Amino acid sequence: MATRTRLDHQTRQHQIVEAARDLIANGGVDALTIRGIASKVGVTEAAIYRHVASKEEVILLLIQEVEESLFQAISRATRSDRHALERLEHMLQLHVSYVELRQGISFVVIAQAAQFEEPRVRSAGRRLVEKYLSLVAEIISQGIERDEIDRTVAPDAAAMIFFGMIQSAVTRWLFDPSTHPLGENSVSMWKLFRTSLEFSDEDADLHPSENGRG
Amino acid sequence: MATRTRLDHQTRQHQIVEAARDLIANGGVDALTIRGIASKVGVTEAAIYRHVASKEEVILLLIQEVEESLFQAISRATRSDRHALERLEHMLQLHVSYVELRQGISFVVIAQAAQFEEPRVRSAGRRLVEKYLSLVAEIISQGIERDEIDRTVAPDAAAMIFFGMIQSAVTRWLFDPSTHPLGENSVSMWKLFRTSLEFSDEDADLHPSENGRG
DNA sequence: GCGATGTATGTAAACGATAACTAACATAGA
DNA sequence: TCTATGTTAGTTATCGTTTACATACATCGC
Repeated sequence: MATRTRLDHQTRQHQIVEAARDLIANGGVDALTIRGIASKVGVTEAAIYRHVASKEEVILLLIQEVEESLFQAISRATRSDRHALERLEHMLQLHVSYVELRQGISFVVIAQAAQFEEPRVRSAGRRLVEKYLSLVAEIISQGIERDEIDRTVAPDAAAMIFFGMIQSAVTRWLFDPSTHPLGENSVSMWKLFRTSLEFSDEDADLHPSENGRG
Repeated sequence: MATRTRLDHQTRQHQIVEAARDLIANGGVDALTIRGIASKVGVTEAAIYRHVASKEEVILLLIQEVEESLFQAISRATRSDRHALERLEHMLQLHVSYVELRQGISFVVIAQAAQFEEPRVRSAGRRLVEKYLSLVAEIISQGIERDEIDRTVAPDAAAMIFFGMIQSAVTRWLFDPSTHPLGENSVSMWKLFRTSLEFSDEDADLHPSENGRG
């Protein structure tokens, strides 16, 4: 192979995970095979096992990669100091862009893991979902403290609805991306959902300075 | 085999579909095999093919069975003549009970189908999801006509959020049924979501007889 | 500078398990 | 006798994984 420079373990492993992502995105979980990975990376199957212990490890690495890149993608929204509702809206938009960019693997992987037999994969998936829900719930709690969100809102329930909006948008989008654009659907859902987070007018006297913060 | 009375085609086919449902519920989609079905039904694999052309047909029959039983289960809520919000609440509750009774297969099957390669399975899944969304959107539209739901609500977006609430509740419940009971989570989400469907007080003068119907 | 050596990385070729499915044949009941 | 329904025993394909062997490269004693 001529003058190929040596690749270190980590680089190869990264290629493997990326190939795994590609396979799932194009053919579903069934398409994730060691053979397929080897073919995409350009080596034999046995070579894959030099960098990865088993197929299970590939899946675990993939979930980890999804977790890191997803939270990286939405971090711009979460660490902002703006109004809680703006943060959520921005987060939703970034999340949706991420899913589009990554061809839907973000939650597809997780949904599959939910009913996977291997306990490690299962708990990795659960951890990711719980971490995501906690992040959303935390933003909502902060919004309540700052009088930006109605204090009768239950943060956990709101976080689950937020999560569900993404799930339903992605589900439909996976069936037919052209007729169910992720962006449009998520925007219209958000427009509706945010009304349940905003103050209702009955409470108007309880938070006279809603827009007078900062 | 002694004095077993003859079973007709349809009965055997029904047993096969039921076995398929059982297998998926207990071990995920990977656990759905002809061998497994044969073992559960109590015949050899070859016998299965007397009643079913292929594994694909089993999946199609299963989706059809899910569709029929699900809509049957929620029909009590949909055909009622009560307030739209009550119908939706009842529907959510019936749907959740159905999922619990059937061990989560209702939407798991569909989510998997979303990324399945076989086009027939795929479109069967899509049809089911679209039918469900239409039903919810229709209830909401009727609610708007009857001045039971705020007329600024977009029925399609609301239906998708409704669908998403179930998806997120089921996802979490599949990970850990004991810590994330379907019923409680769906109730708290509904309590929040319904506030976005109800009239906000700014519109109070536009619908003076909200509770004076019938 | 140079050869020996060890380690990282690759290959070819298989292994055993399991999958969907089929062909040839048996039998019971209308 | 015909048809529906079953069985036994395969076929073919693919899976994850392993074994035995090859080779490039960095390092180290000299």
